[in-house]
Amino acid sequence: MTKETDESIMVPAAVIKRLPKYHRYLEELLNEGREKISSQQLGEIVGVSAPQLRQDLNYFGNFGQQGYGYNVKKLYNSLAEVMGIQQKSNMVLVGVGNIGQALVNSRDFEKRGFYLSAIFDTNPKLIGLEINGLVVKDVVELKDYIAENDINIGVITVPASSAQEVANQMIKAGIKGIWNFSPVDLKTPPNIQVENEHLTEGLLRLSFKVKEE
Amino acid sequence: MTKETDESIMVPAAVIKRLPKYHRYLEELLNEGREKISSQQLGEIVGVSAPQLRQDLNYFGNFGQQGYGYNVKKLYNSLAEVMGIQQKSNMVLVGVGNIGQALVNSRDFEKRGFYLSAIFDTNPKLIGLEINGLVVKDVVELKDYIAENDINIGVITVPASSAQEVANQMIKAGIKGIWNFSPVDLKTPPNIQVENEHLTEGLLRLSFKVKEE
DNA sequence: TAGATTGTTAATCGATTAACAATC
DNA sequence: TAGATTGTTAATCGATTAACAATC
Repeated sequence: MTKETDESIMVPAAVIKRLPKYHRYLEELLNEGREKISSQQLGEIVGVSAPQLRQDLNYFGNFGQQGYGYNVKKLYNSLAEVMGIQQKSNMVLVGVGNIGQALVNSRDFEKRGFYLSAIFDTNPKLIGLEINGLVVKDVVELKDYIAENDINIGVITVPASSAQEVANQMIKAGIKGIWNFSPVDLKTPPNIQVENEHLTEGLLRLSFKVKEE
Repeated sequence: MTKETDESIMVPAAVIKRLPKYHRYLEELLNEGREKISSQQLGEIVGVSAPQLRQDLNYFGNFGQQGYGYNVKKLYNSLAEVMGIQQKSNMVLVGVGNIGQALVNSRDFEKRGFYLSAIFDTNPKLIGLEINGLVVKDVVELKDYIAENDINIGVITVPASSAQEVANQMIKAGIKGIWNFSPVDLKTPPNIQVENEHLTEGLLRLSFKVKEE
């Protein structure tokens, strides 16, 4: 038994955090028609050191070529695959309040392959309403909908008080990941992935930094 | 000349990131009527180790008492002061689109002392419109408004293509911090603080983690 | 006073950077 | 081939954890 018990070496959280940024800048470069780039150059653009960039990339494969650098298109596609952008994934959203509606209306993520399949709320005044092509469903239908429609990501945009309950239902119905906008740290089993958007925390950090100056 | 050139030791970014979370959980404890808590107990609730919590807090002062622990109310207030929540601060928001409107409507941050003073857009259809008590102003008035109204934080919720330009204007007018929702890394002088809410990056990280499972 | 728990120094761990051999 | 730049190992740096003396 070698030490290769796991399929792959665990990727540090710090590396995962940087991946979307690499992807975003590569997209820009691609749109500018750039063909090749060195770790030195890309690092400067993104704001990381060249060795760090190479280290990060090499967690996922050898995307470069000695003496040449990286092919922008190839690297962009490789990162997209690493992040699971290639295969489209379906999401549900619960909580059609301010942020919920903003997400439903913008649907910025659809061009990245994340489709909003259905939206839910408990408010009778909202249920039945159509927002940007989606009819608000009653949250009592949530579990069945997830189970029957190949949904793997749930978006939570409800008030803090009901976020955990919504998460529980999503998990029971078989969701794999939760994109959480409620100012709550959800309790979830280890096989469920959670990404928090705690907006107010961002503002408090900003305030601290401004004050510190 | 001692090594105490700086007023205080630089606080690591990792510590700053955790502060709002401490604050949030202390608020909960306060609401539950909790009077005292040990670093051990608070650490468990927040999800950090007890020594780490003590280390973090001691960047800002000695808030505890040996043999006793921390007084919840006192610690809560101390952290609020550290983060600059005590003195109220005024903000402007530019970009009354989906997320912009959501922020204007919710104004969750007002109970933390962050007041939205004015909102701006370039769209003639939006200018003059009233949203949750605030009339949308023309962005040409932005600079003068900031300069004349003791504004120290600017919120950017415009499309990526105009984010840098808006930031430039804010900075010229004397803003201290930028809360940026545009998927762009703003170029700013070192005395300007920036906090990014790159929502799509969060979704991509989530996708990666789901795929990795 | 004895027990508890902080504040703080020292040890460990992990992540970043430097260096360079491999190789296109 | 010579020059360039990757992939990767080793060195450094910073952040977390352990340990314990200080003290309430």
